[in-house]
Amino acid sequence: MVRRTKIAALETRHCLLDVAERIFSERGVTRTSLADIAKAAGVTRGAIYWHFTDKADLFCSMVARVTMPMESPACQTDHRAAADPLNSIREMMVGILRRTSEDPQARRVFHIVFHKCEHVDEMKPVWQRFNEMRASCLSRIEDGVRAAMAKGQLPGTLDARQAAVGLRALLDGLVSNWVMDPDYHPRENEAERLVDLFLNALHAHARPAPRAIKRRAKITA
Amino acid sequence: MVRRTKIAALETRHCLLDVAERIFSERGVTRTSLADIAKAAGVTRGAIYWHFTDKADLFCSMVARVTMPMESPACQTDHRAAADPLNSIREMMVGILRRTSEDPQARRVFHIVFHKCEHVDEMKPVWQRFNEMRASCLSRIEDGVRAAMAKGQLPGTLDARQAAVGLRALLDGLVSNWVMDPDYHPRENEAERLVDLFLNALHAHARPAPRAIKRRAKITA
DNA sequence: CATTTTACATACACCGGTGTATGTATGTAA
DNA sequence: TTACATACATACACCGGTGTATGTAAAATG
Repeated sequence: MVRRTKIAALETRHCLLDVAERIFSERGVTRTSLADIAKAAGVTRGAIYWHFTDKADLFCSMVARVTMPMESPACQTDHRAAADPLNSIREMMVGILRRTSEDPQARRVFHIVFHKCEHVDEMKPVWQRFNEMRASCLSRIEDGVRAAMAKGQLPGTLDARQAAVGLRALLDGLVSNWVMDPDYHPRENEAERLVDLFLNALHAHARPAPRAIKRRAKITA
Repeated sequence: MVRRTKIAALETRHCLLDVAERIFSERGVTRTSLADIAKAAGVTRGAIYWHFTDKADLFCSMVARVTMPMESPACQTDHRAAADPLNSIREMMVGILRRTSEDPQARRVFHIVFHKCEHVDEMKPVWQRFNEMRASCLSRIEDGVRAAMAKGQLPGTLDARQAAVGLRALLDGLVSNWVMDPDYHPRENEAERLVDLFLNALHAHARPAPRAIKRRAKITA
């Protein structure tokens, strides 16, 4: 019963992380105790405290197993170096969304990070990493947009920063929405179609609207 | 010291909600005890339990004070009835974003809802309301897009549902990002410019990309 | 003015969860 | 084979937080 070899110990560790992933996504992080996780994993809290210093460490380790949405290799590419910067951005965005819809483990962890935990200091390493990756992703998109403008793929009148902020917000929103319901799955090629829809939109920037649109009307905020 | 008239009691109640709003947004919901709130409000836990049944009730009451992003009157308008459906959508989106950037209380509560609490069953009334309002907002946008297509404001080849999903995700993402840092404030007219940027984008839908874009290239997900 | 009710304060009992200390059987190296 | 380290299980003490019961002075009511 208590014969644990090194590989068996690693198995236990992975099992604990798997179980934590499941229960965290179901009941939320703070509402699940270490006893819950241990019980579901078929061990005692002693095992958890052997592999992890505390609950926060367990949580961070669990998140560390998966690459975050904007952390994938596709996001690390420098769009400026690409022959087709616009398509480079497109593939990055589509890659993020496809993984968000297809990788079950990623879906669970994203679901936890977005909707089942609080962004508090205790898990600072996670949020720090999270924000750094989002910041770098933003600047990469901005660089890509600028490069696309330089190559004539996008109109020169575009505000690159503005466009990048919008595109990243679109990504954030879609990922957040798609992992809101664990059973939701986007339709075939929905990622591609959505990205194309809004990337094309940038082409029309500064183009006069087809019909007169009254700007600055009263806004009932 | 213990002379409380009816209006004074209401004051206490509001004060408790104000204090909860502040501390929740700073330390997160689960990490703040009712004792913390009572102490900061200059009362004891007894006062809290007089005005609210428990912590969940306090939380829900706090959220109930503010109208959520997609719950504002501007979001309740039927874009189909508008003479200019596209502009109607625009004003709705701009209204949401402007409030998100200008109303401090809304910013605090949105910050809590998005980043400082867990979407667990205990606060079900909040999330139910949250989801219903997001669903109705989505369908209203979709109706508006369809009406704009019918009036020739948008190309008839557009997938209205798809566009609505994207626009709502854009809103979700922007609101989430803007309330992430309590001290962040968007630039002047950033809301209008962002909305226009992506609403114009829809005009370009189905327009061929200016340069050949290789579709379906390998995606490093 | 007497009585009841309000709007809290105070006090208490309880418990879930945590952290740690200790026990122990097995693996592992010499 | 011994001896130590590993990988847990067990046991315990502690405490923060909660819920409730009770006290109480002022306010409201008639």
